[in-house]
Amino acid sequence: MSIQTRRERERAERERLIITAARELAESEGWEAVTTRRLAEEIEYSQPVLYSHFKGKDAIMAAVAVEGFADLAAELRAARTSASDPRRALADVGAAYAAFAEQRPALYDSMFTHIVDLPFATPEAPPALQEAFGELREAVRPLVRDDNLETLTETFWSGLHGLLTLMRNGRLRREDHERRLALLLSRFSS
Amino acid sequence: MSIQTRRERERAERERLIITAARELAESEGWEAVTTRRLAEEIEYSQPVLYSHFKGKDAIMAAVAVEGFADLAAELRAARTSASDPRRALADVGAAYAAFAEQRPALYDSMFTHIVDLPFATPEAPPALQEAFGELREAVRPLVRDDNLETLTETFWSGLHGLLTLMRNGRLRREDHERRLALLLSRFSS
DNA sequence: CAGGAACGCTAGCGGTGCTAGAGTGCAGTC
DNA sequence: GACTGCACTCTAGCACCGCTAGCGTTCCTG
Repeated sequence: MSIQTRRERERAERERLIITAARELAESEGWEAVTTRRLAEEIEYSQPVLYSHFKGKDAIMAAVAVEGFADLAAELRAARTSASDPRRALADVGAAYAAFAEQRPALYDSMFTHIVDLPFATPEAPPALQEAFGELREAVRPLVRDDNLETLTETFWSGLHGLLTLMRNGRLRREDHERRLALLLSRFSS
Repeated sequence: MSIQTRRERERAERERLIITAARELAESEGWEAVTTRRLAEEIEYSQPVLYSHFKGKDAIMAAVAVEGFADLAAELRAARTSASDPRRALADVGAAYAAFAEQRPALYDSMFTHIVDLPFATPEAPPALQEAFGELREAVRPLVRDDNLETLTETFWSGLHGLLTLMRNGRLRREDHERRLALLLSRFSS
């Protein structure tokens, strides 16, 4: 029994190792640098080992994305709860979201851009994911008397997402980012 | 002289053929199906021919994207100019933008998601691209007394872009699309 | 009609994600 | 304590990718 559990533990540790290596490699050199060969070398095992843990490269990316959601949720929560008033809270949450996307573009992509087979807008979505969206919702809630909080949050989130992805891919001038962000906030905190 | 021009004309035709084939293949089967081998087969030439016209696959995608901008500009213009009043015009333009993104997802991606080395938010941007953005701007113009039309248009555009990309990648429930779009419009036509 | 350049082809390079099957070492059994 | 069998990891290789060197043909030019 003890041997069995030790093996399972070691397996779990190696799985963490894979996810961490993939994440670090993606963040430092982009997802195009994360190849199965490179990843295998990084964890000091051969390629097929990856496939005993994950169905394929996409599944590894999905696992990294889930980690990302947990991080994002934590940062949004910190921003929201440390703000002095609700209006300020929404602004801070928006800024925190933007900072996350700017500082970890590869991680952000795995969460929101890449096609990854994770359940999203359903109850089966990973808890971390629901938590992150929940933080946005709670930041929006105090500022609207609208009865459709969910839709409003989704639309606000889309605005943030659009701003960041378009800017990062060179479609929007970087200099005006703050102005656009402020404008978005003003349109959603009435 | 005549032979020279005939050759140039034939070359130009073949270049159009490549772009068209790439576009059709992408729209019908997605960009991942557009490989240089497949594309070569489609145009009935060998692979290296592609490289005598374009620097690489990215350049072909960029050419397709430019075509897409022309199409989008035309559709936005039609929506804008046939509307009865400015408020309606913005709604129609938003709907036309959404329809474009929904019906030609691969084309849309080459224009707004893929990293493609085209100049965007500068005067050197391809005319079709500036025209498309211009249509958005003209739709927004009559509805705001704001002095910063450019920033406002960019932010509205980002909202649209965010809604569509998040929905298409499964991050937003499709059923609520109309409601989100209406909400976005209401927030930008005050 | 001969010479030469322009052009498109075949073949191949180094990479990708992924997998079959061989080989090794450890666990449990007598 | 030796043996057997299984779990596990590795090597090697598949089919594909974007891209290119260099050969062979074709067609224009003088």
